Amino acid sequence: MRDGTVATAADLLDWYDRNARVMPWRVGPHDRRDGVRPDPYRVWLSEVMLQQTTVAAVRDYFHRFIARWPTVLDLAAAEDADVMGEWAGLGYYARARNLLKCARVVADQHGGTFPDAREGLLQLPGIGPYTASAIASIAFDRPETVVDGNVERVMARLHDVHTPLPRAKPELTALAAALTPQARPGDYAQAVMDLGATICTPRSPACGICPWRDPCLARTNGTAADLPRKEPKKPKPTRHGIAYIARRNDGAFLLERRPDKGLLGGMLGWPGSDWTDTPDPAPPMQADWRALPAQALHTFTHFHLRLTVMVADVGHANPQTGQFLPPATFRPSDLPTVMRKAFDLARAEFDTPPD
DNA sequence: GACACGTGGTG
DNA sequence: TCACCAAGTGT
Repeated sequence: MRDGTVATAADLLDWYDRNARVMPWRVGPHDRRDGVRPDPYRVWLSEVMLQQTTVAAVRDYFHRFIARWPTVLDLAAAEDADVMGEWAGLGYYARARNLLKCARVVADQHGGTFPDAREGLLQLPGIGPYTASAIASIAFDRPETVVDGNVERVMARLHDVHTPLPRAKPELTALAAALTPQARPGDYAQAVMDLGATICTPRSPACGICPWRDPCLARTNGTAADLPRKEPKKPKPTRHGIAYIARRNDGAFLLERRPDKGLLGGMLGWPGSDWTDTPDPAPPMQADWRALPAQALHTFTHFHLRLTVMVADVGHANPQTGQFLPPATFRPSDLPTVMRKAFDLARAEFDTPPD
């Protein structure tokens, strides 16, 4: 018998059994009951992709990675450029660099098998407190507590915590840990995150159909929509830059590999200036550069960028930086989004013959 | 603890 | 429109 005024894992699991979302990396509660366990490689890959990223954005990337690299050993043997290109557009590119590092550590030091507990997982590149707990619970059914943005929100509301994040994190973690069950921890971890993603949403939470509506203090107090509180964010400055897109007469484009550290690290991009208040021009070669009438506008995590795009048709020449990639080698989809925006503007220009 | 680090969807 | 938001990690 249950007391409706106390939130229990059992009530949430009952809801999850009826409402679990179908996702390509997930083993649903019914198959799990039949002893089916998810592939740790797929759990790891999906969890890394899902860091700060929506399910909708991840789905196609996940399928492409699994089709191209079905096992962690396949991924460990991949070329860096291929993995970075396949990740292009998903953002937070350090994840892709660490993904490869992690796959190679698992292949070289763990015999191709992921550690099956939180502490071992935490040692791996790109696996932090959240992801270690997620893999340990979902893939290995260990009773670890997952605390992501969903769980923070659910706990803040359930217990009506008004302390702003990130200061409230330890308290919310403790509250989440107190609810984590010994039975079905993998399903529970997914259930509490599903609840946050579908019912206990950031705006307009659907409290009326929530399995924890009765014990929820924020619902009682009418504060659900205002929680969790967060410290105010800094305003984003606007920076400016210049990108140079050179097309050779054989159709090859001049591109460069960005350094591993820093913004868009390890990704392909157009040569260009720094992105600053007032950038210095830095053309990669002498040519008849012409500026496009429109700029590429893009917003990163901490600044807005207005990118002036210069284009030129060039003959065979040695550029000061980067290398010409012929059409058979260059996929525009290998570019991070800001570089693809610049390319889209340039394509319209190249397709319009001069007067 | 603070900051760097992408992108697309949303109200 | 634009600020906010998303299954965070590394330094």
